[in-house]
Formats: sequence, structure tokens, C-alpha cells
Amino acid sequence: MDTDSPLKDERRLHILDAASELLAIRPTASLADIAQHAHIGKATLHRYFSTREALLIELAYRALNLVSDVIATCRLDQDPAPVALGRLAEALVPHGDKWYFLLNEHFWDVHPDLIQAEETVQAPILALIERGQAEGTFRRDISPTWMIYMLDFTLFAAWQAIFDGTIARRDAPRLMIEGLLGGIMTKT
Amino acid sequence: MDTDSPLKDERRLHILDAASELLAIRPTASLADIAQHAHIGKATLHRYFSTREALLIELAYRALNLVSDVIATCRLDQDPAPVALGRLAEALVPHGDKWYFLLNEHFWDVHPDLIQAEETVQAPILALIERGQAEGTFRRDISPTWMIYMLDFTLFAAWQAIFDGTIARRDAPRLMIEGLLGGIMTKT
DNA sequence: ATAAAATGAGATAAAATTGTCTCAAAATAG
DNA sequence: CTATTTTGAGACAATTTTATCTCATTTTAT
Repeated sequence: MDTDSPLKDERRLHILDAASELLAIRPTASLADIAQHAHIGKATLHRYFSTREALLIELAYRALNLVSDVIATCRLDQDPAPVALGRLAEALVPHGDKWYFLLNEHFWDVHPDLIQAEETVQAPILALIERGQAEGTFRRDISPTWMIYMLDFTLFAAWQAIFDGTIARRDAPRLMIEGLLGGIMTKT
Repeated sequence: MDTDSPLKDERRLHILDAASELLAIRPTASLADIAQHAHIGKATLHRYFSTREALLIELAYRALNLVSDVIATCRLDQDPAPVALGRLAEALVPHGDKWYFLLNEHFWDVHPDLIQAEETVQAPILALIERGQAEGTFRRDISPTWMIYMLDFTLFAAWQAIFDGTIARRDAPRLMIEGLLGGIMTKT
């Protein structure tokens, strides 16, 4: 990728974000659909991303980077685990579409460097859950794997509910956190 | 649909079920992919379902009928709401792929009779949640809509975890029910 | 304000998917 | 067992999606 003007960078990100949103709602969306959703022309889409695959790969990296940044700012190793997990969940809700994209796109085999980067995202979350189990705030009779599934799917539920307009953006983090934590915390 | 032999009926259902499973995992799967997943030839797939749309429509009806049957057998109007909801969740887990299909396919506008049928599925669940709130076992500070989102997404999480082989089929209902109920039940 | 760059609509080409068909082999029915 | 039906591989046709390109218009940079 060349050095572009700030405007073109901004455009590029806007397209990626529009693609992310639409693909979360409709994974089968065509490039014409994506261009329309981004309010740009099809030719412009191709100018920014030469192939569908190029778009998807770049979106994967963007999603990964965004999510990594969120995780880095959440201090998952501080405070009791439920607090830290709540913090993480709240920060991730606006990025639910990208989270969904990362979970569901099937190109990991083709791009092995993406696998490594993806593990750097999962590791701190797994460590947080294991910390919660060690400190007794998370149940030990439920596997960390299942807890991660619950996080993944609850996060996307919250994102989709916002998108659908059925819950308010400002309520989503609280609802999600309560729904999630209620299922995995020990009863005190 | 003509009257076919029992064998052809069984074949047809097997194809629908294979399609359902693959589409839950990979919504962008092509008809060639679906045929392969069902272990049949592409020509055979087309003999059973003349177009992709025909396949999807019939899958929608099958999913609806299956889910409706499950709901009809679950006595949602009996026992405390958490018990009834647990019963429902447990019964729905094996049909998570079909539940996901119903939630995500975008053909409701084109087939209005499917909309009505879909509402006959949603209404008893909504009624159950509202009963739970009335009897004080479900929280009233969380909207029934959000509870339904939680049910939907938790169900699919359980189905996918089974599919991925990360939880045992026999554990999935319990894990799902605990995860779900912990988030929506009142604390007693 | 002007020149350069970017854009979108739409036409066109290439590739992929959907859909159709043939025929030898496999499965089924009786 | 035999006759009939069904099937799958693969060739081919039709349709859709992806990708390429043109050019007048719009936007941006200076």
C-alpha cells in the first residue's frame, strides 16, 4: 500500500468499515452491494481494493488491529476478572461486526501470518478467564472455551441488537455484561 | 412437490439437513459446496431442488416446522418460566443450525406466508418470557427483546461449539441453559 | 481560480456460480 | 434375478458476480 493522502486513507477505512457492517448482517453481500452500502461507485471500490479477496484480507487485518488495540487498552490483568471482562466487553461492543468477521471468515489457512496475529488476540482473553477461575470469581465447572464462546456470541448479539435498533447503544454494554457475567460468575 | 417414495423423501431431508449445517458454518457456500457436503452430485441436487432459491425456501419451511414441533412439545406454559425455558433450550440445541438459518436468511419480504409462520414461532417464546417476568423469576429490568437475542445467540453458540467439537453434545444443553439463565433470572 | 486527481455510471470482459443435459454405472423395485 | 429408476461425473449453457475500462463530472489541492 502506497502512501496516500489522509483523505484517501480515511476513505479507505470508511469503505472497510461499511464492508464490515454489511458482511456482518449479510455475509453473502456482493461487491456491488458493498459499494452501495458504502455510498461509493463500484469502480471506486475496485480502485481501492483490486479484488474481493484483497478487500477481505485488509478487513481482517483492520479488524485484528482494532481488536488488538482495544485489548491492549483494557488492562485485562488488573482488577478482579469480572471487572476486567466487563471492561473488555464494553470496549468491544462497537466493534462487534469486526469481531464477527474475524470469527467467521475462512481464510486462515491461506494466510498463516493471520493465524499468529489472531492468537495474540485470543491469548489475553483466555488468560483473563483463567485468572478469574484461579481467583475464584469465575466458575471452574465451566470450561474457558465455553466462556469464550459465550463472550463471542453475546458480543455479537449486542452489536446486532444495536444495529437492529432494538436496544439503545448506551444500554448495550450493560445488558451484554450482565447477561454474560450472570452465566459465568460464581454465586456469591 | 409430488408424492415420492419414502426413500426419496428421506434423501430430500438429508440434503436439506446437510445444506442447513453447511450454511450455518459458511453462509457463502455454493451449490457445488452443498452437494459435496451432502455427498451427492450436483446434478442430483438440482433434481431435488430446481434452483438455489427453491432449496432455501424449502429449508426455511423445514426449519420452521421443526422448530414449531419442538416448541409445541415443550409445554412452555407449564412449570416456572426458567424450567420451561431450560426445556426449550435443551430441545432446540440440536437444531441450532436451522435456528440460525431462520434468523439470518433474508427472504421474508418475498414470501409473506413465511412471516406469519415465523411469528407463530416467536409468540410462545415471548409469552414465556413475559410470564417469567410476571411471576418474578425473570428480571423486569431487562427487555424481553434482549432476552430473546440472548436465547438466539446462546443457542447458536452451543450448536457451533458442538459442531466444532469443543464441547460434548451431552454437555451443551446444560452449559447453554446455565449461561443463559444466569443472565436473565432474578437473584434469589 | 485553475489544474490535477478522484469519482460514478455504465459498458464490457473475465470468472464463478447456477442451471441443464448426457450417459454409463449404481441403486432400487418387484 | 431383471427391468426400471436414480445417480454422479463432467460437459455445456445461462446467469450473476467480479474485474476492467472509458469519460464527463465532481472534488481536491495549491
